[in-house]
Amino acid sequence: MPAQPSMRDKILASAEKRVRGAGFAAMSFRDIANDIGIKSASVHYHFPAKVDLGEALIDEYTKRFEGRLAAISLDELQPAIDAFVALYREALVLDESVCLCAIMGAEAIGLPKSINQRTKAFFQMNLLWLEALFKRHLRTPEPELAAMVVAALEGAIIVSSASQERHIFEQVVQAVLRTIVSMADADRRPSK
Amino acid sequence: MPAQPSMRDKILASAEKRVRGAGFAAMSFRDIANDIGIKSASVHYHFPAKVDLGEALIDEYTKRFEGRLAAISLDELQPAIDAFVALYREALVLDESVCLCAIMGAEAIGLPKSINQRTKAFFQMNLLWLEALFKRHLRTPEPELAAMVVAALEGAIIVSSASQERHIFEQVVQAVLRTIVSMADADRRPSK
DNA sequence: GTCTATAATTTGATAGAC
DNA sequence: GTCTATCAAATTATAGAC
Repeated sequence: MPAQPSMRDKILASAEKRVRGAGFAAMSFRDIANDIGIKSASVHYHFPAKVDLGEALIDEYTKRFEGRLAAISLDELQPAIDAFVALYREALVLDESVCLCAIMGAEAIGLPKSINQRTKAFFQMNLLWLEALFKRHLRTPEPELAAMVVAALEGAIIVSSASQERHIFEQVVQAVLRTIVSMADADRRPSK
Repeated sequence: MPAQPSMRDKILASAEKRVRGAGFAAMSFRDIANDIGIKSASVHYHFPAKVDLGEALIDEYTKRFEGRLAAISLDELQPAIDAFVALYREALVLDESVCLCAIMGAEAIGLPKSINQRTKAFFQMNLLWLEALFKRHLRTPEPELAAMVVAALEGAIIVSSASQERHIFEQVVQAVLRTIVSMADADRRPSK
């Protein structure tokens, strides 16, 4: 997003905040228009239908997340995992809301297929990134571990946000980190 | 729920299904009325405002879950965890939707405080049950492990449901079970 | 308890002026 | 691109008959 955000960017920013706070169904064109000081008809100029806005929302969110993941070096396990966790923490703490795709995923049955495909792609991207990392550093890089990390972090954001208890998120992070470390240790000292 | 479900029960059943599929915001009195063959005004007789329905929904859901938890024996670790996991699997597979409190938690910012308090209480109940179980069977029963199990299962339901890939849920379960088992093993053989 | 009827508001979306 | 104006539909909720 440039220094002078375009109207399209402003719309997306407002929409993202509202969806991540209350869900896609609860977000309205008028709310967004009010947020940024235009009329709802102008929002329709940029995104003809609500589904168009939803698709663009996930596309931008995924692209942004992808860029952050690509910036993390896979050379060392511990710093890479820390950086990954930090992305999720940021969603909870900085943005004070849940992951866009977690809430879109929870609402999935009520949403169009084009939205669901993109939501799925976001999770897939996260899983593949973790699997690549584990493949590089663990002797037995099971996909189960990657799935657990993503699920635990997504769930932790929701439970923590709903309970307004940030320490729950940090507890989950601690448990996840320990699990990964113990896997790495088991590799280093194959006791069996 | 008795053999002859009351109209109140029918309303709650329809509402639960719709909320767990598309979210609280997307659920309407008319949809529920159509589901069970009455008029929306009659739904208002049982639940004057939407927030009343939402509160009753979580109350019943939590009570039902509490009953299921109470029926699980804490005497042995492995069967107890399996039964706990089965409750979550049931939400995904049998009901084909996410946990009521996961989606209510994700929508939290847009929902009234009375709803959020109840959502929080549901998670708290789950955490306390797990902590009691671990306290009984592990030498070092950290609350972090309980938090991770709840977060991982809640997250697994969402990712799995959104991706329409049930195996993701089972992968997460496998990883969670292994983590718990390895904790128990570490207790039995304190290598350090 | 359930209905009809309806009020009051919100919402997604479009037409057309500027 | 943004506006005014407007539409059609949906939504929460209430009043009152039966």
